[in-house]
Amino acid sequence: MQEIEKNDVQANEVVRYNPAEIEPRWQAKWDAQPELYAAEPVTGPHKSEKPKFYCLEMLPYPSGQLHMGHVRNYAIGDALARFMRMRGYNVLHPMGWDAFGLPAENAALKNNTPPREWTLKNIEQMKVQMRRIGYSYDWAGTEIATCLPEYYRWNQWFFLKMVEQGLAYRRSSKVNWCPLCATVLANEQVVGGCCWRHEEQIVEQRELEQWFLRITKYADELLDGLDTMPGWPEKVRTMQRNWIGRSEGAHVDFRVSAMADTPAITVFTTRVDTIFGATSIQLAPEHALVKEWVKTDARLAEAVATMVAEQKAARETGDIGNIEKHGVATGMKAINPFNGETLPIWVANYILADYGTGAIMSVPAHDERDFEFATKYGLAVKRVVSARGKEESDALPYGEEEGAVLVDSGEWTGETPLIAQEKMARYAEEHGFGKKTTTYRLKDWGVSRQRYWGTPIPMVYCERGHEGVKAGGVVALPESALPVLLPEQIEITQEGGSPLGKVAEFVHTTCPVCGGPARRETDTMDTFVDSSWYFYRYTDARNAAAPFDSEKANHWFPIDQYIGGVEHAILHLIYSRFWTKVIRDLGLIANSEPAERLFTQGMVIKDGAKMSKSKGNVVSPDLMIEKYGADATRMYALFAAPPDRDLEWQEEGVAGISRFLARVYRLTLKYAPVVRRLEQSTHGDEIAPEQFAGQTVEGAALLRALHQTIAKITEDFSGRWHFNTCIAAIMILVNEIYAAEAAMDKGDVAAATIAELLRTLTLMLVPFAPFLAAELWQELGERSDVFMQPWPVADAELARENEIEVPVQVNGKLANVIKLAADADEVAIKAASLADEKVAARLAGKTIVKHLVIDKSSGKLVNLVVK
RNA sequence: GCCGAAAUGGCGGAAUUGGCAGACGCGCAUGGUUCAGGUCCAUGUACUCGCAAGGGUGUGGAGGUUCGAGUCCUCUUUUCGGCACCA
Repeated sequence: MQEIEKNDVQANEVVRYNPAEIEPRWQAKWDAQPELYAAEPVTGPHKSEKPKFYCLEMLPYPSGQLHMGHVRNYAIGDALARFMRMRGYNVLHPMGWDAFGLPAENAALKNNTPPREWTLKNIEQMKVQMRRIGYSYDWAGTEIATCLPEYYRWNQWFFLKMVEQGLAYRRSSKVNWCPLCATVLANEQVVGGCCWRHEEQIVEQRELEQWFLRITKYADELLDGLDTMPGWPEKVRTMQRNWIGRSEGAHVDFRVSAMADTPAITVFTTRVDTIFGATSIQLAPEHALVKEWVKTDARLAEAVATMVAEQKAARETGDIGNIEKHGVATGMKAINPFNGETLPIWVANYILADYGTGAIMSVPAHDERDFEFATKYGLAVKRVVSARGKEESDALPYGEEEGAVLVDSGEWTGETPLIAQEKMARYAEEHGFGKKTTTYRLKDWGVSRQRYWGTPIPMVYCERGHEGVKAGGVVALPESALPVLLPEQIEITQEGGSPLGKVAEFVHTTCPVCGGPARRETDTMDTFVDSSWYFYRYTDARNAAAPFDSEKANHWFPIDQYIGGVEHAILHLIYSRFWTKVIRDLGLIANSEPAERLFTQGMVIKDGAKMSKSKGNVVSPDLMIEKYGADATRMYALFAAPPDRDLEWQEEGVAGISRFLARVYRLTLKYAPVVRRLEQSTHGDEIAPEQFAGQTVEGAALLRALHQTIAKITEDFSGRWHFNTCIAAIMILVNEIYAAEAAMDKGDVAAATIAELLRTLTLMLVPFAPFLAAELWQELGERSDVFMQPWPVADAELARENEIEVPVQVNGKLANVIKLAADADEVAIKAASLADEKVAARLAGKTIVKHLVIDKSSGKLVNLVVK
């Protein structure tokens, strides 16, 4: 690559900052060096001595168009990755493509382009965009596309492992069905009763045979682990806690009276201590017993059918919490095992079949819903918890009271509710009619999808059957049969049923056990399987023999910093935690959680709303880059708001950043000849400290400002990531240098100082504006790669102020600000504050009660309290 | 209903531990530079009274703690996000 040599510019010549010329030139240079951003090896004889830092941004879906949310997400990650590299870390900064999924099939239907072709073309397009922005990814070493067999074969491999471990299983179940996707959705993909991809589409319920992953096996660990993850936002942890929904309680069996052959009704309750207040049993309309009873009771059958329809409709519109409670008495009776009381059994529309046991004991005195229901149907209300014996004057249902104990509860009367819960659950267990139980809202992860563009599930159905497998039974393929390749030539339709089912040569195969005819599973895997473990693959992306090498993964994991949108708080972030625990138990990795720290960035909005095609407020990154340059675009994305907040895109702001970069460019080019001459005279060695000796006042002030800026930015990078204030600090520094321009031109600032200023300024720009930084580094006469330079270190001595400004308050209100020597002691400060004219004017005719001098590291302050 | 986050100029935002509220940028205004400008430079810009010097008010609202509160406490309003007959 040809180096660009420029002659010394005349001081008054106008040099224009032209990112359209600078950026493509550097991009071409960088693209020609595939190893540029590769991490050093972490195994073998040449293994890196540096501490590791795994910086990861969530991998994008290759829609073909990078949007501003991506630009921002990756600008945050890239700033961090570049900073950590300069701080001496061995940085893994990978990128890949979440490349399976429905849009490719929709595009195929629309344009008659095969999904694979469409996807790969989109990847190419987006990669061009990402390279244009100058993100420091190790493309050559890490890039993956989940739709390629080199990747998805490991999905299949993990699936087989899970089948072996009993973690993947097949069962018939009620599932969410999106008619527009023509496929099943996981619970996590249903948002407010609607499809996560089609926000207007109500999700239907269908009964289907599906593959499930037993995520519930890890429910407790997933929940408890949240308490050990301080590096994750509280918001995400709370959302996951709610999603898992652990609820401690008890199962209690109520026998159905006079029906010895009918199984007992098991209810789930979190308040077994209130069981003496139960006045009815309520069953979900779809409870197994109800299904029996409606066979012989037409009136009941009709009422139940209505309720089922109602629940279905309400669930689909997301109004399940608002439907009016009603129910129907079955005429049956159940016996409370604690006191032998006979309770009527009802069917009620507010009981959910898929939570708990689908049956409850109704305690109207202590539960709002039960109370509402009991009032409507005239069922008894019986108080069993009270602080003061029995006072019926309180508002119903009775709430929690300080010091409440059980009343009218047999041998448990007088116990506190918490202790009673323990004792009564134990009693039930000892007498064989119940036990302490934990229930979860989390359900097993349904991973079957009736779509084409996904990972084939590596299972077959043996048609004839063989020993241990009945005809049509399911058989796992051996590892040697992997990958099960997705056929390329296929007709895509949305008529329901898996498109793969129509590909005869795919479907028809032989049973790996008996060699007889077999049919392949034609459903594909949920694409969230792909993204559940991709970050492990990054550590060893070219491995053809295993999903990854454990030694490498163990070196890099956990991810030091994971960055992405909060919209994945439940979906991806819970699935990938689950996957981590599974492969830990398989012995592949040592860590139990994937990421040490998680950062959720805010959305990019425009005119107060999320950018979307339908709202017509989308700002194209390409257009921004064309007008203002990649540096200005990404830097604006970091400057306009702190990264965790929503960011309002204002084009004028991008123009402002562009102006700032132009100011830096002009400043550097103006003094670059001075710096280059100095370099030559010192043969490019480090500038010796003695060259700073005998600083002029102007030079010392500039160095002070410089080192204060270094300290500020370095600190911000280590914790809060308020890049907006980092960038503001650089702007302030540049403004100060410009303010000293006349002094510099007169020769009042040493050449070595100017060199130090400009070189350090350039280094500090690397995380935010890498193209400009590279250009300026070269202009300053440097030949090395600017982004591999060590990050500047703040010198506290140089940063120290020798004069300070001390605000003087009178009764807490600012009277004046006085200037004092930095080492002025309390006596001197007091004297100076009293000597000030403006302060004296405020004190006239008053008595001083207190004279406070506050001295903190952040500064000093005087407050005079007067009467 | 429950949980979480937030509210500061015309706008985005700053004030990290209670200590000069409004950094930095945008916008706007005035002046200058330029053949020209999505150029550049300078100055000003919270509100309010005042010609001015100078004063008063001010961080959604109401109280409180403190020498001192945008920051802490209590209550409250609004906005956004999540969960929601979860027994």
